[in-house]
Amino acid sequence: MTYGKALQCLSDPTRRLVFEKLRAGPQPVGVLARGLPVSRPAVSQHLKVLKDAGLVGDRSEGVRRVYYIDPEGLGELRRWLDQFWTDALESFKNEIAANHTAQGRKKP
Amino acid sequence: MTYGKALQCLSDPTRRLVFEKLRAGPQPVGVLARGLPVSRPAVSQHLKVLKDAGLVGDRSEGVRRVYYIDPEGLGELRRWLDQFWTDALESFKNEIAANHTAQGRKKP
DNA sequence: ACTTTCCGTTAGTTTATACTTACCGTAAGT
DNA sequence: ACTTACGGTAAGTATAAACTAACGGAAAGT
Repeated sequence: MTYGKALQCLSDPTRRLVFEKLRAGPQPVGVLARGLPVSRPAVSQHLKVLKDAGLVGDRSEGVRRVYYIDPEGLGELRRWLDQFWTDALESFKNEIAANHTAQGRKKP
Repeated sequence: MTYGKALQCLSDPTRRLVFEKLRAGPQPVGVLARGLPVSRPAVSQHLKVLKDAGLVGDRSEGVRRVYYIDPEGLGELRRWLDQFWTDALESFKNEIAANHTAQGRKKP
């Protein structure tokens, strides 16, 4: 049920900006905050939420703390979405079929 | 940029419940609301948001309105996540390597 | 025509959360 | 030891959004 936290986590636009910035590779907080429309403490809070959702990990490197994307949470989200995907396609086929027969049975 | 709306949409637990209920196939609002911990108007509002995000579609069937999963929005979300997935894996490999060298250079 | 059923919409309230400012701890340089 | 850079935490505020209750409107049966 971790995908719930991951989804809620990625629902925030600013948090997505931080997360997408990490695609370029591991980066310290200051670099991540640079260029974002919010303050550095805000970025720290976002990173805490991201870490709590299993989407990022962190490593201490001297005086600075480097964050990186954790494939764990992302994988769980992907699996959930994939399972959803197949069911959705099948459901959609049934929908098309039902629509057909429904149109046919309408006011005979 | 529609995946943003889809993510924000799926961040709500109740909305996910409604959405997951649709995996069983197209269903009218009353059936969807049955068993959920919220009122029927709440479900209607959730369905509106889901539809606005391109995650569901609806069809009028007599006096009732049948909702179904729309693969459109789900596909866009999946593509975004997939693109993310590949980048994240590569970034993670770099992270491992960086961690190795960092550990090696630590306080020689 | 009247009633019933099903559903969307509005108004209003309450709760959650994203943000800033200020403060404190920690690691490295001088 | 002192200073500086970096970053997490606390307190407080403001905005968003999820929910209920009440209303309105359309389709089908009697």
